[in-house]
Amino acid sequence: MDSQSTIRALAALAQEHRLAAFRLLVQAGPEGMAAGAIADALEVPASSMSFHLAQLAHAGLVSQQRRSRSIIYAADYAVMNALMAYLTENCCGGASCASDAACSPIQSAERNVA
Amino acid sequence: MDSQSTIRALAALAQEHRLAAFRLLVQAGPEGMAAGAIADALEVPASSMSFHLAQLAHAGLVSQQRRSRSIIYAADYAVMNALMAYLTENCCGGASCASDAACSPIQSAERNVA
DNA sequence: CCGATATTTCGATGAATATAGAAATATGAG
DNA sequence: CTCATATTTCTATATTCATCGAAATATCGG
Repeated sequence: MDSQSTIRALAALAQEHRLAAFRLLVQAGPEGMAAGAIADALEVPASSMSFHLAQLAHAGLVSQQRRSRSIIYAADYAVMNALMAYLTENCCGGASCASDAACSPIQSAERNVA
Repeated sequence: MDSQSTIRALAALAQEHRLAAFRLLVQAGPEGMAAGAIADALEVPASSMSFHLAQLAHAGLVSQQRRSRSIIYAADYAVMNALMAYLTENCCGGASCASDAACSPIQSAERNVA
């Protein structure tokens, strides 16, 4: 994952309706959801939702697949995991930051925000 | 972590110079770096970098601390981990998506992008 | 083919964001 | 107190983004 595609993915998620749509798809699982169902659930006009779904797809965060008259969207977890990996890459310059329990992407977020 | 703070964090990272600065701080570790050093490393004017660092700080992704004439910035890993947790929350509706090896935030990104 | 359904593309408008020089603020040294 | 250093705030401009109705495209049933 390079800088440009990372920015595209982050920008895609940094918007109210797109973040909501993505989370909805994450919860929907591999089955996915039709574009119309997503628009209905989030109470966003179809044309607006289409605009946002296109950006999520362009960023690779969701896949689209036509099924009859509907287009089914589904979350792609791999891209999001790649995102996280890119952000924490070469953490602490490779030094032993495990002592601080800071670099591990697995730990829960309990540290104080200074 | 709620929707608004998540969007703020994602938007903060979705910009070339801010993403580069954050990654630089992640690699710098707990020691952090002075604002001027970051601006020099990324070849961005000081006033522009200050604008970007303020946004990262407002999103909680970095902390700032004055040390003599310098202001030292350091990455806060907890917020980023909280970010990832929020995105994958209630994945697959809680069903057994482990069979698909899709929901785990730990796995490496090797699945095909459909 | 024709009508109904599902979704996308187009187009215009208003809002938010990035940029960088100049001026202002804060700290330390002599 | 004064000068030098480090960073931020101010200000203006150019670019990008979100919105949503209307029209266009694609698919299915009869």
